Amino acid sequence: MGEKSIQKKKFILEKARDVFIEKGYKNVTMKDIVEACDISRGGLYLYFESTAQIFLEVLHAEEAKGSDDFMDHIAEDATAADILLLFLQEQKAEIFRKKDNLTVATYEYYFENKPTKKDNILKKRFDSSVRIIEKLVEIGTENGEFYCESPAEAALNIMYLLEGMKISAQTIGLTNEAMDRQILYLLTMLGVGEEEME
Amino acid sequence: MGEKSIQKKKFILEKARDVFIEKGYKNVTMKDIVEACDISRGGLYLYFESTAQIFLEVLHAEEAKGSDDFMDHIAEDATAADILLLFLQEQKAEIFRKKDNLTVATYEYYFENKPTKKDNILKKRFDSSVRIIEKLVEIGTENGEFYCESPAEAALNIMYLLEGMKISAQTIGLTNEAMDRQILYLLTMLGVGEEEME
Amino acid sequence: MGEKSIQKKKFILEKARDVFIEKGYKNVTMKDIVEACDISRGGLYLYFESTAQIFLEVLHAEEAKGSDDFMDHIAEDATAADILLLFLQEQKAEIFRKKDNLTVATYEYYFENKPTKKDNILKKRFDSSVRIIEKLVEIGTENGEFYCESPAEAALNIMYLLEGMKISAQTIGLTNEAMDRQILYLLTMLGVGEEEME
Amino acid sequence: MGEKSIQKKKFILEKARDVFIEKGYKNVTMKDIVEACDISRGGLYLYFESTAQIFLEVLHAEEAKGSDDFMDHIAEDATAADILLLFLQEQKAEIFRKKDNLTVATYEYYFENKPTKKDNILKKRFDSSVRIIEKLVEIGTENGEFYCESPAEAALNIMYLLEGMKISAQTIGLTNEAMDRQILYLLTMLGVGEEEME
DNA sequence: CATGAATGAGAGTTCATTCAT
DNA sequence: GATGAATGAACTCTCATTCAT
Repeated sequence: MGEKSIQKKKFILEKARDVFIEKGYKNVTMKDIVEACDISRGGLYLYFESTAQIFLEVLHAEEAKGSDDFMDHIAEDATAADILLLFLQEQKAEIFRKKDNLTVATYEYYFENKPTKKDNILKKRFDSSVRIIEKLVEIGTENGEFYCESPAEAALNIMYLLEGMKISAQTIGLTNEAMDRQILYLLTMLGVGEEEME
Repeated sequence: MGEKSIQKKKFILEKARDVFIEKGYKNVTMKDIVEACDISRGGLYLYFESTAQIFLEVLHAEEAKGSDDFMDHIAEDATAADILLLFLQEQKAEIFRKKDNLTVATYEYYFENKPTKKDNILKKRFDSSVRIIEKLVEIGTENGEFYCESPAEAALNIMYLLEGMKISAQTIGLTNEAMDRQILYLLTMLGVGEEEME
Repeated sequence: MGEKSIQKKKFILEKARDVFIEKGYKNVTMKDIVEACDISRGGLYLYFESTAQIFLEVLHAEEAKGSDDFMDHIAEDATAADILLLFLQEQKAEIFRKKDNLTVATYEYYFENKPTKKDNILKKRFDSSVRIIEKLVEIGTENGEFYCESPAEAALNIMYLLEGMKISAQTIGLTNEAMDRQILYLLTMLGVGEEEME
Repeated sequence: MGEKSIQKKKFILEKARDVFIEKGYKNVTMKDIVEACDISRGGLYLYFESTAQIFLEVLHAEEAKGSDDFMDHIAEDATAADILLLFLQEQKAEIFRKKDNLTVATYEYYFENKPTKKDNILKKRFDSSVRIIEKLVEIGTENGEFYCESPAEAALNIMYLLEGMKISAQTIGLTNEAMDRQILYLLTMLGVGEEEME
């Protein structure tokens, strides 16, 4: 596959991404993508053979894009609490982002494709976040910012909580304030005094 | 609609429930249900006009069934912690139940139907659970079983956590042990001493 | 068939008539009629076996109703021109009647059922009108009201003209004024001086 | 849409035309047309989305075909009466044409689609004919061939008469002779002496 | 590589008609 | 007589997928 082909594939993936954001996963047909890309029906099949494959590649691209390695963007003098708060704010932003949200499509995809752990991007992303948080809590506990006896469980707890709010936002609704309160509650549980927040 | 019709409708809803459990929501066609019920194509339309309607009624029936009013089944001398644990165990059982699980179908349904709060069974169920937990935490705090400064937030926290584990079970996987550890963590956060559990 | 049955049949025909007026002939289903009558599906089949049969009987009933023998309602001292004008006004009223118009249904019915002349109510009605007009023109010509060399052709001419306006009203549109002018033109052709009209 | 597509569309319209002639408008299904064209079910939808659209295009094509501009085919030395007679003969031919008659389908179509005047081909055709006849009668009156005080009304009269005979041919029946007599009557009314005809 | 016409399977839906009660 | 549940044929419409150009 030449350079041109690679460009074309990228182009299709970008357009397809928009479609998945708009319609979720199951509602998307090859026709939808063909139309979004303004290419021929047969043309699409030269690059992809199903919406499943396209979606998976969209997800991979997303992954690559997203890994601007969170850890690297932290200020030198940031405390563990600062970083954790930053992480939570970022998650919140993602949850409330309207026009750039693959959440529904992703869930729909994994509802019918529960691949082995290795291929499961969702799981990889989840686990990676858990590790980051765990590390943060450990560090924070060591230097007295937090109080936590089990950083591993705390990290998982935070991630499941975030997952819960993410899915709630898509089904039963979630307000900005409700999420803020949960973030506050969570930090309080870690022993962060209110005077230390703002 | 006579008594017989009502029976038939119930029968269809039961069969349809099985189909939704097996295939989720979006994958189910009127034909699937017709075949599961072993009735004629036109026959189904005498009772329901779409899979959406059928699913909603399945959900309502589920609701009615489920409301064996949890509160009533509590032992006289049960402590708040006992009851909370009971509730969490029940949620765990539901999450790990293989052959009786409408979770995926329900999420799929609400992904494309985000009705007003009134119609949203998912939200009703969620809110009702929040209220129960909140009450438990309040009582437990009053009599010294728990330590909690904000029962309302704690209740929401528990419910979002459960939601997070529920969706995780369907996407990235969730082990029995992982859930147990989260339950333990949660109780610990409420200040329940380990000696008091087992 | 007992008295009660006859009443029921009449009832059905009345309701069915409304349906045909509203929807034409081809668009009407047995279901429509069943619903309009608020009887059971099977019940309708006890009396009629198809919409075609029902429509035909509606048409027969119409015929019976309509034959209040036009000729009898004429004033003693009415001139031929008076009577002809009366007839034309009546035809006009029928054409412009909105809520009581079986025209479309009737045409639709005869488009797919071109029965022998004997059964053709439309033809019977047409021929009967032709005879009446012919007689009128003859009488009018004899007593000098009209000038007409061929009353038979004139009568047919008038009837075809009316048919043309009737169908036009249902397809390309026909205004009240346009019809008035045609009536005027027609009388003029019969040599009725304008001073004699108003 | 390429040249080939245009050809295919034309082909479908031709076949569909035959179907409409044979079965009228309301009785025709997409399946009928698919079978007449010997194409696939889905194939037809590439070109048309409903029988209504197909019929309308058939009618438009008919219109285009029919506009061999009647006016142009008139002999140099033809009198107004000659031309009018020619027109009437042509109408008669159309009415009695068995195997090439869209009359019924057209009426059925306009029974359920009464679009604005602009889209109403039937009305356009009617009005255009009225104008032609009016002109003819005017000219004929000027040069003494006809006697007519109101060419506009006379033209309308002729057209409504033709409409009446057209619909009668499809419902109550119309003989060749009956139509001939009406044509004769009509010319007589315009003051054309019998010696001047045939 | 790329096109887009063509196919045919299959989902949704409606109705005339029957038949056990 | 009367009911209305049940059937199955028929129709509309959409898509994934192929293939000649």
